[in-house]
This record gives sequence, structure tokens and C-alpha cells, in this order.
Amino acid sequence: MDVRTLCLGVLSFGPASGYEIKKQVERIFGPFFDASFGSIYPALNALTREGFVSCTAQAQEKRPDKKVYSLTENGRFKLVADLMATSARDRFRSEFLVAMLFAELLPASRVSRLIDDRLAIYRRELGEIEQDCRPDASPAERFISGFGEAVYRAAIAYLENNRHLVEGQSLLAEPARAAVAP
Amino acid sequence: MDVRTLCLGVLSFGPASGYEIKKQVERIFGPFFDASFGSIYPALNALTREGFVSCTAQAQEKRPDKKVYSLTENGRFKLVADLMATSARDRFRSEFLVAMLFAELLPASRVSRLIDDRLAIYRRELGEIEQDCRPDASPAERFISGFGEAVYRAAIAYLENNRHLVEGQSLLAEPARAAVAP
DNA sequence: TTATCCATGTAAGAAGTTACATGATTGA
DNA sequence: TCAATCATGTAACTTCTTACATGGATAA
Repeated sequence: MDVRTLCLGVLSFGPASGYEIKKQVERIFGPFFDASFGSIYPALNALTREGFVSCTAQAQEKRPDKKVYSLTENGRFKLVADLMATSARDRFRSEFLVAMLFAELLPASRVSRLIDDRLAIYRRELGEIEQDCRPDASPAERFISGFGEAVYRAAIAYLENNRHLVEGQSLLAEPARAAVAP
Repeated sequence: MDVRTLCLGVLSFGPASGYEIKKQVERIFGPFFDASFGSIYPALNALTREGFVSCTAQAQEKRPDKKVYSLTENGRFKLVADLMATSARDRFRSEFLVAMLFAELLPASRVSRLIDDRLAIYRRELGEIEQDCRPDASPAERFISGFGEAVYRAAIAYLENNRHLVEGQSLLAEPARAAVAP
């Protein structure tokens, strides 16, 4: 599963430009998948060369031509083949959790700050998911949004209820043991 | 946050070989972070060159020397500096969710299979987390394991309760609309 | 007036994976 | 006998990110 497949997938909903594809990916997947312009544009060019998408340039004044891509028949076959072949794995790579493992080495204030920041991010994502919930969304879109909601809610609740496990464990600031048993 | 920092972090718990570092990362983080030998060994060599770790080779019979690395004072400083500097972001990249967005294009059986597989993976991870829960685990380790548990439980419950949103939506096999309103 | 949106593209580089090489030991 | 464990390492490759180039329009 790479950016090329993602582009084919978004184009299966209808023609779009590279710019619009990026926006759609952001809206639908939010933090579950992302793709930069630096990967989308080359991907679309390659797909065009290989005949999986076709491109018509729309002239615009004072702006680069807008290139609108459409899935070709071959492209549709390739999309299905890619989706069938994919191992569909998840990779959740959390620098936050790595940092938490070494919380003892950091000042307590830094640990608290990291947790607060993470909570703020999760809450913001949650808010965006709830806001973006449009009535015309497909079942598949609702499925994905709902998954995000469920996972974020769980993560937020966990952080709120268990942050004490890593807060106030610092070996730097104060003698933690003395504070625990006064 | 990269493999180099991860190696320094694990070494802050005590000396270890590259092989042992990989095992520890697998045990502690499971699916939240991983590092292959192909990234760990070069990282350790670079860290040795730069003086952040020291290395003593233990001769072994019929096997490559076991190289045991220890954090130097400089390495400990660098670890803290890296942890302070990190943005500690999460990136959850789910090929599974991408595939689900395009569930309509796939045979219903394939969609069900993907969901079953994902549930099996989540359940297995959950089981491993619960099994690995050792009495001597640090609060930080318990914090991380608990986070995984909470998130996996939420994901499993969500998939079980909402899979109908993407199952039986196939445009391939049968006319879904007719089946919905008989 | 400053930031954001629109709009595409390239080049350099970071970071990591996979596959290979080597090979005895141990448990199922 | 087959797979896993232990043990390190290199090289080729994939994939993506970041930074840059260009620049008007529009909203705060």
C-alpha cells in the first residue's frame, strides 16, 4: 500500500487534481494516513506514463494549469488488484510512547507537558472527526471515522486515568520515593 | 526519534548487545515501534564511532563475537537531549483502513477476511501484552502496556460492532440495494 | 500585512526494510 | 527434520519527507 494506490483509490470516486487528492486524503483519513505533495505529484506522473490514469490540463489564469486526473479502465483493474494483494497491515509508530518509557530521565514538567500536548492533539483530532461527519458520507467513510473516534476516545481516557504512572517518577527533580511515602 | 535514540534508551537500562536490544524493543513496544537488525547494527556502530556508547566484544565459540554495548556519559547526555528535543508525534498508518474505504470495489468475502484477519491480529497482540505483564515491570512499562491494551480493546470492540458498515456493500457480487430493501 | 489558499513540480537526502551471507545449537 | 534461536553485518533498494522554486488572490 503506497501513495500510488492511494491516488488510484481517491480517483475511483471521481476525477481530481493532485491538490484535491491531498485534501481528500487529509479529510477522510486525518491522522491515519498522509501523503505529501512531494509524493503525490510524482506518483500521478508515473501513473499517467503507465496508463493507469489519464490527465487533462485546464488552463487557469495566473496559476499553473490545473491537471485533472481520471482513472482509466486499466487503472481501475490495477486498483482492485493492489487492494487484493495488500497485506493491509497497521503500523502505529509512537514517539510519544517511546519518550514515556524513559520518563524517569526527564524532568517531571517535561513529562506532564508531553502528555498534555498529546491529549490536546487527540482531542483536536476527535473534534475534527465529529465536525467532518457529513450526512452524505458513505458507509465506508463513516466506518473509518468511527474507528478513529473509538480509538481516540480510548486513548484520551487512558491518558487521563493513568498519567500518574509516569508523572512524578523523575529521578532528576525531587526524590520521588520520599514523596511517595512521607 | 529514530533507531539511534531508541538504542540509547534501551541501553540506559543496562548493557546489551544489538540482538538483545531488538528483543527488548519487541517485548516492550510490540507493535508500537519496531526496528530491524538492518537499522540497529549500523546505528550501534555509528554511536560507537561518535563516543556515545562503548563496546566490548565477548568471544563465543562457533558464533560471531557478542558485542555488548554500554552507554557512556556522553551517551546519557545525548539521550536526554534527544528525548527533550523530540516532537513525540504519533503516526498511525493503517493500510487496513485505506482498504476499507474502498471496500465497495472488493468482493464481500475479501472484506470479511480482512476484518477477521485484523481482529485476529489485535487479539493476539492483546494476549501478548497480558502475558508479558511481569511483576517487576516499571511503572513506565506498565503505562505503555496499558495504553496498548486500552487501544486494542477499543479497536476490537469497534470492528465487532461496526463491520456491517463495510460488509455486504460490494458492487461486485450481488446488487446490494436490492438485498437491503427486499 | 501577514497568513492561507490555490497549484505544480524537482532534487536532495533521510530513514528504514529486505535480502543476503554465515552457521552451530536446541527443541518440537 | 524442520523451525527457531542466537549473532552480526552489508548492500541494494524503496519510500517518503523536506526544502526549494514560483506567485496571484483572498481573508483576517
